Amino acid sequence: MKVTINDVAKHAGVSMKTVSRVINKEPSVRKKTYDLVMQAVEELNYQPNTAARNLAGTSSFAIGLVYDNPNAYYVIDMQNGVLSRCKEEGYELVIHPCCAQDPDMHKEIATMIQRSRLAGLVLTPPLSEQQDIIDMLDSLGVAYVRLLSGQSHASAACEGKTEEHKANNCIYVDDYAAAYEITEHLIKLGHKTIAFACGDAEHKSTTERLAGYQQALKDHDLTLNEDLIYEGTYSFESGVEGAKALLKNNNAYKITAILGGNDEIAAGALFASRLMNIAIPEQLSISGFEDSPFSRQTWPKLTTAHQANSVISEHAARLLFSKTRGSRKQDKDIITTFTPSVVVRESTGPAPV
Amino acid sequence: MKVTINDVAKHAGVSMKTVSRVINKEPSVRKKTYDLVMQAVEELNYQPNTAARNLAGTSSFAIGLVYDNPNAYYVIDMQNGVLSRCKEEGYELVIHPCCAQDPDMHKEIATMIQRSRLAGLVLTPPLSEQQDIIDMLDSLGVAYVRLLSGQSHASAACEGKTEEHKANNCIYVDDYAAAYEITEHLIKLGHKTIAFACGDAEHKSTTERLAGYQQALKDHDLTLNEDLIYEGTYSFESGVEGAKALLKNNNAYKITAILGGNDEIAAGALFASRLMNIAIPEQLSISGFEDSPFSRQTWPKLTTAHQANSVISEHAARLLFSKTRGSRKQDKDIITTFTPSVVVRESTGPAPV
DNA sequence: ATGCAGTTTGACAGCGTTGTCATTTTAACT
DNA sequence: AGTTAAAATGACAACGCTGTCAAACTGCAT
Repeated sequence: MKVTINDVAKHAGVSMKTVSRVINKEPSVRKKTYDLVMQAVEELNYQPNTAARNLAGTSSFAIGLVYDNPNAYYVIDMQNGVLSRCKEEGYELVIHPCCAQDPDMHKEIATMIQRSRLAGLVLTPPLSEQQDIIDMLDSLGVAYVRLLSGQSHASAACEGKTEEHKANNCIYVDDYAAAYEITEHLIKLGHKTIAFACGDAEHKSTTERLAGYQQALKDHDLTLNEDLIYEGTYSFESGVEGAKALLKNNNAYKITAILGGNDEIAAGALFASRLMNIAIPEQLSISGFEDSPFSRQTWPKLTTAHQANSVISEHAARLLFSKTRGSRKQDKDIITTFTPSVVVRESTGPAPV
Repeated sequence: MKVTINDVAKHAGVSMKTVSRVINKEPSVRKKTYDLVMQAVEELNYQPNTAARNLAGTSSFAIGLVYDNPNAYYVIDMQNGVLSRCKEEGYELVIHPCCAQDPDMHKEIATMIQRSRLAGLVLTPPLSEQQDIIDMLDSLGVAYVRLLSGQSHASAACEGKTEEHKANNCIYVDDYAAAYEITEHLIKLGHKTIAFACGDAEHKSTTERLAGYQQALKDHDLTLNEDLIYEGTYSFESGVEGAKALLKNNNAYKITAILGGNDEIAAGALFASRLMNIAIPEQLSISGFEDSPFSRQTWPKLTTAHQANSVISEHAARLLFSKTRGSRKQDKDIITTFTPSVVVRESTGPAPV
C-alpha cells in the first residue's frame, strides 16, 4: 500500500538520491535515467511523502495565504488562484484567516510559519500594508508577496523600500486608475455631482480609489466637495447607511451618481435607494468596484470595475514560487501590475435633466 | 531561533519523550512534571515542528476539507467552522476544492491523502453522497465525516450502512423538516398554489427539500402539481430562468408563492420578478433556503431557512477529531443533526386575494 | 591509450519528532 | 519493612526524505 522512495529506487535499479533528484526535477540527471525512474514511479504509483520532504529539506513544501477579509467572494477567488499554482508546483496551501486589528497578529503569523515551516506567504490587504508584519517576515527571512493597492512601484505602502523589494515582493492593483476611469464614465454620462461612498479607512485601496475619483473630477473641471464623500466600511450595511446619509437632504447638492467603494457598498446603496423610492438609473446612477458575482445579482445589475482576483492571486503565487526552492525555470510571464477595467451594466445611465 | 524538543527537555531536566508526552497531552504525566515542562515550553517559546510530528507519528496533524460548491458563502463558512476546531486541536487544514463530476475524483483525493498523510477528511455534499468515494476512503482506512442531507439516521445516502457508521461518520441537516416548515409558513399566509424551484438534481438536499415541500402541501390538503416544480441548479441564473418559466403563463395556475431551493435561486427569482413587473411580496411571495448573507442583501430581504454552516462544520470537525489520534476527552457535546429554522423577512407576505 | 574537467550517480548521515519497550519511581498492600 | 502491581519516565530506533560529499562515469583533447 505504502510506497517509499526506496521501493522506487530498487524497482528502477538506481539509488534513492537519484529518485529524489528526478521527483524534484533537479538538473544533471540523464534523460535515460529520468525516464527509467519516472516509469518506476508510475508503475508503483509512488506519492512523495510531504512530511518527510518538509523535514529533510531546507524549506518546506507549503505556503501560507493570510487574509482578513469579510468578503467571501474575494477570499474564495484568492484561494483558488493560489491553489491552482500550488497544485502545479506540488505545494500545500495553509490558509490563515485572521484579524488585522489584533495586536498579537504578527506573533500569531510567526507561530504559524514556524510550526509549518512555511516556504512563503501571500499577504492580502490590509495585512499586506502593515509594516510590523513585513518587518517580522524580513527578520524571519521568510519569502512573501504583498498584494498592494497603488500605482505600481509608486505605492505608498512601499515607501522607503528598495526598488528590488518593490519588484520582487509586490503585486499591484491600480485602484487609482480604475476609479479614475469609472468616474470618467459617469462624467461622460453627464453627471456633475458625483458622490463617493468609501470603504475602510485603513485599507490603502480606499485612499487610492478616492484619489482616482478626485483627480477625474478635477481633470474635468468639476468641484470637489467634502460633503459628497461618505466614510464607511467595505460592507453592504455601510452602503445602505452611506446612501441614506448622502441623499438625506439632497436638495442642496443634487447628487445624480454615487460611486461605491466596492460592489457590496454599491449594492447597499441600491437597497437604500429602493427604500427611498429612487429609480436606478433614471434618477440616480450607482457604480460598484471589483466585479464580484454579487454585482451581477442585484437589480439592476451593477456597473463596476472588473478585477480578476483569481488571476491576480495566481500571479502572486507565481512570484512567490520564483523565489523559493527550485526557482527552476525563471517565470518570466508574471504580471505585477493589474488595472481593473470598467464594466458597464444597468445601474448607471445618463444624468437626469 | 529554532527551538527543538531536545532544548526544552534539557531546559526542564527531563527526557525528550516526556516533553513529547506533555505537548501531546498524553495521560500518565505527573502534574509537577507537566508544569515544569510547560514552563520550559513557554520560556523558550517552543513550537512543535509539524513536519517531524507528521513523519514520526502514526497519523499526521492535518485534516482535509473537500468540497465542490460554487457558493462562496457556503465554502467560507465551512472552512471557518473546521478551522476554528483545527486551531484548538493544533491541526492543519488542507482545503481541496474539486469537481464532483470528474471521474478521477477519488484517485485525486486518494493522492492527496497519501501525500499529506491526512488524519481525516470532512466531506461536503455532493461528494459526501458519492458511494465510490466512501468506498475508497474505507479501503484506505482513513477517518472521515460526511455532511449529509436527510432526516438524521434515515438518510438515503446511508442505505445499507451500519448504525455504527451512521452515528460515527455522519452529520445530518434535516432539509426535509426545514422545507416542510417553510412551506407551512407560506400555507399559513394563505397561499394555495406554491411553486418550487429546485437545485441540482444530484444533490440529496434537493430531493429532501422537495419531499418536505410536498409533504407539507399534502398535509394541508393542497394538490401537488408537477408543473409547479422547476428543475434547475443551485444558482442565481437558474433562479431567474426558473421564475420566468414558472410565471410565463401564470393565468393557468395562479402561482402566488415560489419556494427557492436556496437563497441564490430565490434571489434569481426576485430578479426575474422585477423584470416582469411583479411586486414582491404583494403579488408574489418568494422564499430562500440557507440564510446566507446574500438573503439579507436583496430587495426585499429574503424569508429563508437559517442554516448555521460554520457551526455545522465545526461539529463535523469535532466528530472527526473524536476519532483521530488522541481521542483524549470524549467530546460528548457533538450535535449530529441540525434542523434549519425559518427566518421570516420581507419577501413573503399574505397571499393576494 | 592517457589524462583531465565536467557530468552523473551513490553512500550515508541527519531533519525533529513519536512508538516501543525497558527501567525507575510511586503507591498500596501485607 | 518488604513485596507487588501500577504509574511515570527514559533510551533508542525508526519515520521517509534530502543535503553533503565522495566516487564513478562520461567525452574530448592530447
